[in-house]
Amino acid sequence: MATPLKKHDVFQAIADPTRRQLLHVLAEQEMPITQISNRFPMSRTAISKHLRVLEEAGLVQNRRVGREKRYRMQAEPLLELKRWLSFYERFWDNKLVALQRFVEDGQE
Amino acid sequence: MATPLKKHDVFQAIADPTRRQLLHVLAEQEMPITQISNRFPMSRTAISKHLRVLEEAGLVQNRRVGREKRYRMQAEPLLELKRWLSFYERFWDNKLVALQRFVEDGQE
DNA sequence: GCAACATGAAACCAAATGGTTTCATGTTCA
DNA sequence: TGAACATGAAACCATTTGGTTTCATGTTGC
Repeated sequence: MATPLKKHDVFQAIADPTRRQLLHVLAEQEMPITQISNRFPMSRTAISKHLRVLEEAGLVQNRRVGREKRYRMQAEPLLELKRWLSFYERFWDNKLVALQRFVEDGQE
Repeated sequence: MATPLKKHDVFQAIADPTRRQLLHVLAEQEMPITQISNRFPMSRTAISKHLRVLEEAGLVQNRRVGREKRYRMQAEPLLELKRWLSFYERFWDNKLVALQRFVEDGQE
């Protein structure tokens, strides 16, 4: 059990604007897919595919309730994004970076 | 002057692992493309395309120095990501979310 | 001036992506 | 039981993506 080998990761999952909207909607409340797709200008099948991508990234879960399947957001995988971002925090609004560039620009 | 209509945004730009590596490399120091592509297992042309995507997203800048063009990271656009992420902070490690789910699960 | 170097641009390609439509399957409840 | 509903799966399609190779252009410095 070495590589996770998930087909889609968090970075890919949130790259698409429709999927970001989906995430936003499912953050507030769980919802069956038919109800979800009423809010989007595309077919239920298209939404279904987007949901699968989000699921593969761990950003969405579902549970069966009667004949419907309710989807909800799962926020934890976003922590990976947060961690990735934290590396770059020192690069914005940072005096050291300005200094570094000043030095580089003076090199020739 | 309505829509920015940039072909690539930050979310797309960081979706690709190669581009994330590029960003990481160019965060530490500026570098001409030939030197950059020596660090990657693909052609200089491929790197060139990735750099263009990063540039369109505003994540990379360049300046001419003699016959070479040195690339460097520009971190500011990542703030959009940070802002986007901040909306979801209340969803991880949050008692309220647990309560919400408890209520939902009890509904039938 | 010109060889060597650094880069850009174009044509091409396979695979992935984001949609569609159509059909199949399972569930509910009157 | 069977009609209506909720979903999933499959086939298909156009465009985008991520790579290649080949060729063109501009710059440097002996």
